[in-house]
Amino acid sequence: MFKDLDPLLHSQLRLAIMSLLMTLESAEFTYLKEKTNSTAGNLSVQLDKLSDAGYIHVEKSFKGKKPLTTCKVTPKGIKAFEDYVTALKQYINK
Amino acid sequence: MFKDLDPLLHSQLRLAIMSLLMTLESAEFTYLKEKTNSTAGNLSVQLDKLSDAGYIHVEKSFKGKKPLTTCKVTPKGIKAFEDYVTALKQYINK
DNA sequence: ATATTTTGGTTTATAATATAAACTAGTTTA
DNA sequence: TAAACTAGTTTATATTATAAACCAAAATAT
Repeated sequence: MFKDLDPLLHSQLRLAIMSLLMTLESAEFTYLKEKTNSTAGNLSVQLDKLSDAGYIHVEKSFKGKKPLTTCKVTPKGIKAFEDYVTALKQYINK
Repeated sequence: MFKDLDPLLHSQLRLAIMSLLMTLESAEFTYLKEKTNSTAGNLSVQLDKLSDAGYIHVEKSFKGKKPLTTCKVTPKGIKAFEDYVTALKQYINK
């Protein structure tokens, strides 16, 4: 009846992150922090989880002298997001 | 940017319960248990939470000699569900 | 009749999760 | 050169989801 909702995506902050990344070529840590209204700590943890799952790719470099963390959704992440949306629609489309 | 998702509804089991109740006049405990594939314990706890929030009304009676728990969504619950769906669409409609 | 299992739940213990607070390392500004 | 800011990470805490353990009554089997 109801398909399971991927617990990795069924989390407000991780969903917001993925939602943003689905529409962008890539996004910086500070951009995601601002757009999702999250604390740096929370964002850092959730990015790690998405990265560990292989849903996003995180690259650490430098912009001038400052650290720069850049995130990009992976094909696996895109598939997971799409599947999640499909599953979710069973719950909300009545 | 992203509206908050009502944490009471952003839970797989509670969302499934509400989803069912949105389309039914009312539903029995055993029916919800079967349709949501949940354990009785988990279902009982989540129904209490929805009830405490005023999202559903729970009535305990008897069917013959057996206990019967009947659930119904309230106007407040309908509103909350609709608001949740609206908010959620910001995350998934791209 | 009386154990035994089943039904319809509730209560409680545990494990997982989300989140912010505390921290780090380097950089800019006063 | 001290203070404050940037860009994060690590860790502690509080919340949450979930199943296990439990309960009372009813149905079934012996």
